[in-house]
Amino acid sequence: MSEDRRLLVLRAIVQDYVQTSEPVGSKALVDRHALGVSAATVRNDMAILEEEGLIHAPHTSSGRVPTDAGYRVFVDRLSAIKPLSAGERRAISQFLAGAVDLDDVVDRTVRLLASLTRQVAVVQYPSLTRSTVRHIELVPVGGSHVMVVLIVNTGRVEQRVVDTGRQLLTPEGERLVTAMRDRLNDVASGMPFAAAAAELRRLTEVSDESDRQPMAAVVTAFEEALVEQREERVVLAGQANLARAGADFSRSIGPILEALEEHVILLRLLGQLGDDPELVNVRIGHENPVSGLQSTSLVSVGYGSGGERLASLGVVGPTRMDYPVTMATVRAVARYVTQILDDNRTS
Amino acid sequence: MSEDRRLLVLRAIVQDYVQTSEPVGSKALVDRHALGVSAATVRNDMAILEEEGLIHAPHTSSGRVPTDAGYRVFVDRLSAIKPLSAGERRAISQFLAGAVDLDDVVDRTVRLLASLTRQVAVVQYPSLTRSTVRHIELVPVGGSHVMVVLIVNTGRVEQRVVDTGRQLLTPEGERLVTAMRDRLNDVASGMPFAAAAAELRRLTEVSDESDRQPMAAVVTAFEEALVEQREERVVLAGQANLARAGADFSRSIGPILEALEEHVILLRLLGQLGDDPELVNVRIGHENPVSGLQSTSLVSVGYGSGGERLASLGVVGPTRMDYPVTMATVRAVARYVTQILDDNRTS
DNA sequence: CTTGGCACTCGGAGATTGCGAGTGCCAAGG
DNA sequence: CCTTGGCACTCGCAATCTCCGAGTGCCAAG
Repeated sequence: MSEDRRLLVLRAIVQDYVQTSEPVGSKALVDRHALGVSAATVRNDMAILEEEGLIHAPHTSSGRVPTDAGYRVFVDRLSAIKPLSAGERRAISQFLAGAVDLDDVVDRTVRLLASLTRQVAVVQYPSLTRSTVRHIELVPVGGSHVMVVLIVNTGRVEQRVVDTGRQLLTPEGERLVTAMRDRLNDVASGMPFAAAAAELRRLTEVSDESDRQPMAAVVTAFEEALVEQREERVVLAGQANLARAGADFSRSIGPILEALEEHVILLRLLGQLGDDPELVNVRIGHENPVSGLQSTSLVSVGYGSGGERLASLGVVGPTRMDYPVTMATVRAVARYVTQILDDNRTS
Repeated sequence: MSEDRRLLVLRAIVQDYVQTSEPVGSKALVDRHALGVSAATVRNDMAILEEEGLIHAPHTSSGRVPTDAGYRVFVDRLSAIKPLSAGERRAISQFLAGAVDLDDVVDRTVRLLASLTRQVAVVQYPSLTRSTVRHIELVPVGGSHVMVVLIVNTGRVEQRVVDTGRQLLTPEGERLVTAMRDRLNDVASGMPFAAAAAELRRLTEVSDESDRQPMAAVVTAFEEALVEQREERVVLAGQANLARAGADFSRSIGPILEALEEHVILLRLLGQLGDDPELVNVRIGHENPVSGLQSTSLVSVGYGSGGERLASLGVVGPTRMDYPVTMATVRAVARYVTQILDDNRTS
């Protein structure tokens, strides 16, 4: 059946092009792959593939290169995620296991991902929205200010200084702080973050008249931490890999670096995931809404402690990338990170 | 006097080359600068400057380009740091004032520096070593583990989980935690970090037999935070600016990006400052020990709350940069950051 | 539908040329 | 002794040209 063979030809083209980074011609194809047909036949197939928009000839008389649509078909129908070797898995797990806290986990993850895939790695911090409150601490600083420290089940710590409008260095002030701390923790400990915020807000409204104002200030800080853009942070590594693969990018790498510095936009991209949290997401070339990244592909997947998807991680690389291997690596790293966060949660 | 004019010629060459990025010839020089002598005279001077190794002709018959040594003379003897306009100062101060916590201060600083100088900005986190302890908090998590949260006078917060080897969820355990917390804070609050570590270590040795082990675990965490490499963190921004100035780098920008990803090495560089904390440090081209950065210059300066130098910040750019403006910008940003940290300290 | 054959197309590498900015040197003038 | 105009010379660079061959599209035969 002709359709089947055409797809085999497409797969061969993708594989060869990924490996050699040069347009692949009919002759080279039949040499390197046992297709069982002649070069002329392959040429006919390639003509049809080109009509379908899956491949493209850079110049009138040169080999073919996959289009974004061609890669899409390859990823969806012509390849399987290639499992990692036991050694690779062990290396990942050991490297991540050495982390001392959340910052370190994220830092190690992004570096690991960059060096394994030789591409730009992107890791989003676990979101507060889906996390739960482990503990709230109040530390008086200066006369009437207090530092609110939020400790989250993922190991993340947020802090913020607020003015309570009350003198806190007196014995009475200390009692106030202690009372607030106890009340906050009684209410919020173990609660999902968003629910805790709502609950605490209600609490301020039924407070004694005297305590209402300091309490409201603290709760406001709490809410701010929830909505603030800093909540959504992203860390990159491996930008140097862009330079190594420089020839792959039509333009220079400048616009790509610029796009990667727009963390807000990156986060929006990472947030647009499919429904299945386990599924690896691939966005190829022009499928990408960000103009600077339309010569790149983004391979991403959600990760998160305890079955809930807290955030995403992935890599950005040339559309001409080894998708099966990259997808496998990204997925494996996400799984191990999830595992580490689970361990931390119970420790 | 001949020597004087030669230096004027050098200065003119540097200025023109920085502006046009093309080798500058004798004719162009006398046109653009009122040197009061003819092109031939300038040519004689240039020949001497070349003998002295301060300028260099890329090709037998082309204009001259400053060497690293030439830039060095320019920076040391031929230029003054150009003060920023009031508007620029106001912009810096307003942008930094919006920061909500230390992470945000650092993040804003590095982005600001990158966009002001259009170069790669580098900001080191304030070191723990020179900071003082504001508060130590212990939060029980899980059966026998406790999270040690260190709050530092710069606003920085470090956390770490340790196993106390004691069941803490009992009333007795809670008393133990409370007692330890009080004792830790009594001793360490307000102390410089290193001194506090030593003091606490001694404290564990005179503890009751029963409390010694949990206390030692906590103090160990404290000490670890002090020595750990994570203590020394550095944040970058503006890598895209490298691509914009791409033509300035002999090689591609790949090696530079790679060098910048070696945070440990960057930190060592930033650490090698002159004695005067107020002085802007410039390391030009090959003066730089890191091979990947020998086509760049590093302009750095220390910053720090309350007169003590806590850390450094700076920019990395092509040796062909506008030193007076860059130096002014780096210094101004460092001053405002210092100011912000001072404000935080007292708030 | 497949295959070998064949004329044709272009991109890219390499060689060639001409131009002009810029130099070094020299001899004359302050 | 320094400065200056003049002048021959040097190369890098860009533009032009040529040539080569991989690869194509199409056709007619199997």
